Formats: sequence, C-alpha cells, structure tokens
Amino acid sequence: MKRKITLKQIAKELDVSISTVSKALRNSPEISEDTKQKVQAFAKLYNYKPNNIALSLKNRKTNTIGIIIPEIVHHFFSKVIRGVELVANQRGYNVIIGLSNESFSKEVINMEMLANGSIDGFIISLSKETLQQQDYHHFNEIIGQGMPIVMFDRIVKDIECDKVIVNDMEGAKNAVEKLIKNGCKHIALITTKDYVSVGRLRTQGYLEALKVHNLDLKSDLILKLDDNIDYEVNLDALEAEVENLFNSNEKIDGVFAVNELYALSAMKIASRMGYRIPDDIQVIGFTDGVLSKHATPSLSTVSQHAQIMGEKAADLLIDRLEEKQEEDTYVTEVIASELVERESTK
Amino acid sequence: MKRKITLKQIAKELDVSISTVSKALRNSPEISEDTKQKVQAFAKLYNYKPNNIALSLKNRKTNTIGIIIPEIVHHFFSKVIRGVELVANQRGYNVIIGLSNESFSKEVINMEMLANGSIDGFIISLSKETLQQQDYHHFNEIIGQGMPIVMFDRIVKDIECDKVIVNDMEGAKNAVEKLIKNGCKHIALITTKDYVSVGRLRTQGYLEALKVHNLDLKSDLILKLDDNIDYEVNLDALEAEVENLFNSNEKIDGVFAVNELYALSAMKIASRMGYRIPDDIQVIGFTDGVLSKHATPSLSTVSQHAQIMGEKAADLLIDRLEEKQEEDTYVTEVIASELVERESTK
DNA sequence: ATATGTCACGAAAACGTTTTCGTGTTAAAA
DNA sequence: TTTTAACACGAAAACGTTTTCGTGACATAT
Repeated sequence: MKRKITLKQIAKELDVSISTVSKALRNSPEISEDTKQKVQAFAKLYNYKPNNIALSLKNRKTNTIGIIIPEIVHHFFSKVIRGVELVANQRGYNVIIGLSNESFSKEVINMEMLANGSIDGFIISLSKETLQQQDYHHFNEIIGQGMPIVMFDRIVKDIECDKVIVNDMEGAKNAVEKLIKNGCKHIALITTKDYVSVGRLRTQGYLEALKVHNLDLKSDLILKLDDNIDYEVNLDALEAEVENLFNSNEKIDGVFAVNELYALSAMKIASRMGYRIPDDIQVIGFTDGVLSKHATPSLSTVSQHAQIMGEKAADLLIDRLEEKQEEDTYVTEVIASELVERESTK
Repeated sequence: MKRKITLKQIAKELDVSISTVSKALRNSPEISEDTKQKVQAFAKLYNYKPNNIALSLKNRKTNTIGIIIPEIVHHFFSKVIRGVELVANQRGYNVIIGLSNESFSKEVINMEMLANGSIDGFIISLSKETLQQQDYHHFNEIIGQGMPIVMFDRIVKDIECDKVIVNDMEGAKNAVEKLIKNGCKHIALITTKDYVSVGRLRTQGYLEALKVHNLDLKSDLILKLDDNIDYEVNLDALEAEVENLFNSNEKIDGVFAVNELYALSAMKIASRMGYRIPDDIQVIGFTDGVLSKHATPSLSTVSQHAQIMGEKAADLLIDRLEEKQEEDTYVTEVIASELVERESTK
C-alpha cells in the first residue's frame, strides 16, 4: 500500500536537498563520493525509479507513440503492431493504441484525446469512412501543432508526412502475370469499390497485367464488392456473389482476389461447383493472413510483410522525433511485396 | 510549428492570472460572466485543450491502463485487446500495450517500464516462461505499491488480484461429452504439457468426461505436445506427431484438441489418411480463432468469448481504480465457454 | 461612521523531476 | 595574511495544471 518513493522523501530521510539527491543518482561530479554512495544505496534499497509522468512534463517528451488502426482483430494490423512495438521497445518508447473501428468520428476523437500531450507522434492507417469522406482536417491540425505522423498502408497522398506502403500495384500485377504464365486465359478479379486506395491500386495492377499480355478485358470477369458489408459475418452473401461470377463466365481459369477472404471464397465455391484447384482454376490472394497457409488447398498469396511495415513506420517516426530526419522533407517508403506460392497455383 | 497553447499564454494575452483562466474555463462561479466569456472565446479560438501529462501529474492519475500479453498476432489475444479498448475508451481511459513475447524477462521489463507512473493499472496474461519458472515477484511488487492488476486466461491462483478466466475444464468436458453423445467410443486428446494452466484444465475436462461415461482411458489416445516448439512455423513436425497418434490407435473415432491448430492438423491428417470427417472421425477444437470457421470442413470449437473477457477485465480494473470495488476482496470472474457446432461433428 | 458581507480576482502551493546559478567552506597560491 | 580556486551543496525555476486561501473594492446593514 506504500506509494512509490520520491526524491523529496529520500531527501528528507537523508537530510539533504532534493537537488543533491537528483544529482547523486545521476552520478553528477558535483556531489562527493560519500554522499553519492549514501544516496544511491538508499535509493536502491527502496527501489527508487523516477516518475515517468514528471519526466514527461519536464522534458516535454513522453517517449510514447500512438498507433491508430481501423481494427485489431485482423492478421495484417496485428502484425503491424507487433513490428511497431518491437522497434519502439528497442528504442525506449511505449506504444498506445487507438481503434477507429473504421469510423471517422472515432478516429478523430481518438487522435484528439492522444494529441493533448499523451504521445510524441502518430502511426496511423486510415479508416474506410475517412477515406470515403475525404475529410483530413484532423491530420493537418495535428501536424500543424508540430506533432509528426507516419501513415501506413491506407494513406492519402495530399498529406505532408512520412508514409509506408506496399507496392500494391506491382504486387498485383506480378500475381496476375504469374497466372498468365501458368496458362490462364480468363482471369477473374474480385475486388472492392474504388475508394479504398489499396483496392484501387491492386485493381490497376490487374488491368495492367492484362494489357501487357494482350488479354481481353471483359466486364464479366470483374466482381466489385461493397466492403462496407462485413462479409466475415455475412459469408453467405459473399459466396452468392462469387457463385454469380463463376456462373456468368464459364471460361474462368484463374482468379485474383484483393484479399484473403475473397480468395478463399473463390476456392470454396469453385470446388463446390466441381472445378479442381489448381488444375481447372488457379487462385491468388493478397494478404498476410493466416487462412492462406492452412486452407486446403493452401492459397498462394501476395505477402505484404506487415511486420516490416510496422518496424519501418516506427523507425521513421522515432527518427523524426529525434531529429535524425531533415525537417520538411518527407519520405515514402515502399515495402516490396512477395508472391508466396502454395497449392492453389501450378 | 506553433506549440499547443497553455493557460499561461492565455493569461498573459488577456492580462489576467492563470488561476482566473483555469477557473473561467471550468465555469467556476467565482469568475464574472464577462471574464468567463472573454476567456472561453479566446480559448476556443486557439483550440485550447488541457495538457494530459500535467493533469496526470497533478491528479496522480493517468487514466491509462497497461495490457501485457504474450503475443499479439493471435486471434484470441487481439480480441481480448479489442474488448479492453472498447470499455476503456467508453470509460475515458487509454490503453498502452506491452508484448512479452512469451519471455519472462520481457514481461518483467515491460511491466517495470510502465509501473513508474505511466499507467494506473495492469491487465495481463502470463507468458509461458513465467508460468514455467513460477517466478511471480514482479506481480507482488507492483501490487505492493498499490497498483491493481487484473489477470486473464493464463493466471496463477496464488496472486491476490482480480481474475477473468473461461471455464476451461467444463468447456472441455462438454465438448468431449458431445463427442460421446454423438457415438464416439475412442476419443483422442491432443494437448500441451501441463505447465500451461489452461492446457492442464482442458486435459482434466477430457479425463472427467471419460470417467463420467465409463470410457477407458488409454495412454495411446493422448498426445502431449511441447508447445515451446512453434508449430506454426514448424507445421511438418506437428503433423508427424498427429500422424503417429492415428497410427498407434486405429480405432480413434473422435478427437478433442486444446487449440485450433492441433484440431486443424488432426482434420488434415485424418483426411489424408482416408478418414471422412465427420463420418469416420469427429473433431472439436478449443479456441476463438478464425481458422475454424473457414476450414473445410469447418471445425466445431469451444469458443472462449475473448472479447467479453477483455471487456470484463477492463471493467474490473476500472471499477477498482475508481474504488467501486471493496478493498482486499478480489473476484474471479468465470466466462462461460460455448460449444459452436460446425461441420466437423455430426 | 463602523461593521459585515459579497464579489472578482490573484498568489501560491502542489504533483515529481532536472538544471542553472548562487554561496559558504576549505585548501592552495600570492 | 590575503586572494583565488575548487569543492559540495542548496535554492529556485521550470514543465502545465488545479485548488485553497487571502484580499481589495464596493455595497449594504447597523
């Protein structure tokens, strides 16, 4: 029940001044060896540790970074957090999390709550709602106050800050080219509506690949899903859409999906309809998920290296906090994606 | 680049004292309407918000809780965090995370780092190493300093604090009884070594169910795995063990596994060996994972209600911080598990 | 005219640090 | 003996708040 001991108490107990105690503990040459020993021994005995809050106030530095993400029960985001925590810890920082739950207002409230002195900087991936509404005033305000932000994955170009992204377009293109090289002629795309930046970029990669290899772009090969619907709880709806896709074009022999769930559904429906994977239809997803590895057949995917993204974001932020980074020049770090080949491709 | 504005600056600008500004903003009756309006207008214009760190220091209260978990890339733990964050946010608290990575020393260091004033209390699930070494001095020290701790899932009985657990034994027993009711006579158990408390309890539940229904307990039905090996990266080793199990007893017609991965491997190996699921072999896992739902066939599991555990833990902690909870009497909240039936059982 | 009371505000302490600067004591140099 | 320098320490400010208490100005009651 005894509170943590403070400098003041040590000073009183040893009958010296607070400043002397402080200096003795930091081994200042101003203090005599005798006094140092006495103070240090006493401090050790009572397990003295400086109060972080007092230090933060004094130094105007919390050594804490805030990470705002749309969702935490998600393999990609939790891996990013792991990366952030790893680097932050190594470099002496704590990590405080805020979940926007894909909501604009929760994102704003969360950030405002943390911006009032609780943290030194933000790492953030935007909520869908924010991307839809294109209202970015909260970022500009916070940056205007001198607090650095690093955006990752779901970013927006116009904002002046460091960014960490994966080469979505190229990754998608490579994946589709892999399908083409493996002999697919009629490659379907399962994607999201365009406002989510990563979905749009992956779609572009798909189109690019078709173009380069002179394949026809047919509208009945493309399925654009409204990802405001949570297909994780509404799996039947998703599967119905996918079944529609296969029915409307019987020649489909390859599928590229912009996330894991879509890809998995494609495999499931295809199997159910009697196609063999990968013999009749090959499938590639885009993700860092856990499903791909354990699905039967296991799913080939484009890995985003989520943990590395997190590590990089943390390094960028801390570099800037410690001014190892020039003012006013912002970098965009591109993490190379990687095609992980498993059983769903030949 | 302009820093956030402070009371002092407002006071100077409006030529009143700091105390007057503070009181005006908090609508104190001590201050005249005129002055209040002037101050409030000015504060609004410059978007004044009190500095959290200064408040924390003054109030000796950070309104932040720390959560220490072994691993974040894990469906169960991320769901718990979601629950914690949800409640914490609603009740005006922030959440700071620390990952022990299943290591004793990282757990200790992380907690010590946060205990020096950064947070008001802990929510924690113990690392495997801590459970193995049975060294709990850091908890007792922190509790001794008057900082409350709430343990969840991986707990240890001897420590005086609030706890949130799932009824592991009963959940396991129900699952096995379900298999028995479905006609299984030779039910295998895939579990971990005994030092992880939850593994031990689930094993007990299995034994209990067999006993109640007068089924023989044969040692060749039980596979105890060393979960220091990370089978997630070492999948082949796991599958070899499971294959061994099936080979050593050909009558196996049911499997109960203490986690998702073990259960999935059982299904996979069983299928590969020509058994049909659920016709020849029925399988039940224990988890809140994402694999169960999307596996083919989908896996029946005992759900732990991870998010509810997180919510409950946060409520317990905050109640205690706000002294709605009596001193010195600690509660252990048991969340009821639930058997989710899917395709892997009849 | 004196006593009493209300009003509106400011000074200062407190939370726990670090750091700058000032100062009394002692020893060495002139 | 006087001056100078090194030594060892303390006082106080600062970080940004909130809150207790004191006080001067004025109005009202005696």
